Amino acid sequence: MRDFEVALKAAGDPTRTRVLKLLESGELCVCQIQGILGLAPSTVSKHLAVLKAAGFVDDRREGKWIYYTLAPASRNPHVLGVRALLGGPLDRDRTILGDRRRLRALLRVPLAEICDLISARTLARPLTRRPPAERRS
Amino acid sequence: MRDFEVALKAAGDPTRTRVLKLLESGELCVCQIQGILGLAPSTVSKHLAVLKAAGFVDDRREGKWIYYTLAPASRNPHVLGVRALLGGPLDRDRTILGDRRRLRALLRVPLAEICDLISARTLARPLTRRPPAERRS
DNA sequence: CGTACATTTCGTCATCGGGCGAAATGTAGG
DNA sequence: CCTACATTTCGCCCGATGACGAAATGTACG
Repeated sequence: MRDFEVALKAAGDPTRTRVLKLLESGELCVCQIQGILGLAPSTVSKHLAVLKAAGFVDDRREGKWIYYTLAPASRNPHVLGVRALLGGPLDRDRTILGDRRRLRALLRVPLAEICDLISARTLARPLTRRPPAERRS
Repeated sequence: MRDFEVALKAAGDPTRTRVLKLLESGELCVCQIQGILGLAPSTVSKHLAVLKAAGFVDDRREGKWIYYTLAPASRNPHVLGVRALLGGPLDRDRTILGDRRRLRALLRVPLAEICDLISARTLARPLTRRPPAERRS
């Protein structure tokens, strides 16, 4: 049951769902993912660690960059099934489509220049917030 | 994406996973579920409300009792897929098997007597705790 | 070596989520 | 009506989680 919980909680966070959908296009390095999500590098790293611990992704170091990819096989028996769920109505989701569009643009930029773009906040756009102004005071 | 998140978070909690697996045996009233989970009625009610809001279950009132059942159809397009995940390795899970065993015993008890049994804590056995934290008793 | 840079780890903060008990709600039966 | 009882709602506590920035790590390159 623990594996089931871990798999569903890993994929059930909207940010991590976006990452999994991004990785369907092939392996990406952290800074590319960060550029699309528009989050702090430490935050992105943590999400990737959660996905890795759950068995969704593998990482691979290449020089300064670390590439993440969807794990072709997982020791968590539930991961495969959860991955299958990602192929449904999610492919028509606005955020997912926007991420894919920005990914296409980003893939045209040489890797070495991406992090400069990130700091300029050119491509990053935050996830549409659910309660836009509902803050308690 | 919201529907996806809601569905995975609803099913990803171990207590709610147990409830979903219990309901595979057919509809159950709250006090029966409570008897198996060994949790406070308010807690059970809240979990059922989450499952209902996510589109996993329907409820039906009959006299004093409220019966919950797996929803034959859901407005949440992801629920069906998540439900399919419950049929995997989870059927060999110790907790799930124990729940089923206690359910069989419980189904032999007349509904009117169940709540007395509950208060006597005869059947209830808590989910094996991950950190055996100190609870007041 | 030392610098530059991508990534992770750590510490902190605010919010979320699950647990409970008490009170409210709703229904059957006297 | 009033009581009994199943269930839900509410308020609270506390541990888990996601966000960030700062510091640590690891790698390439001069």
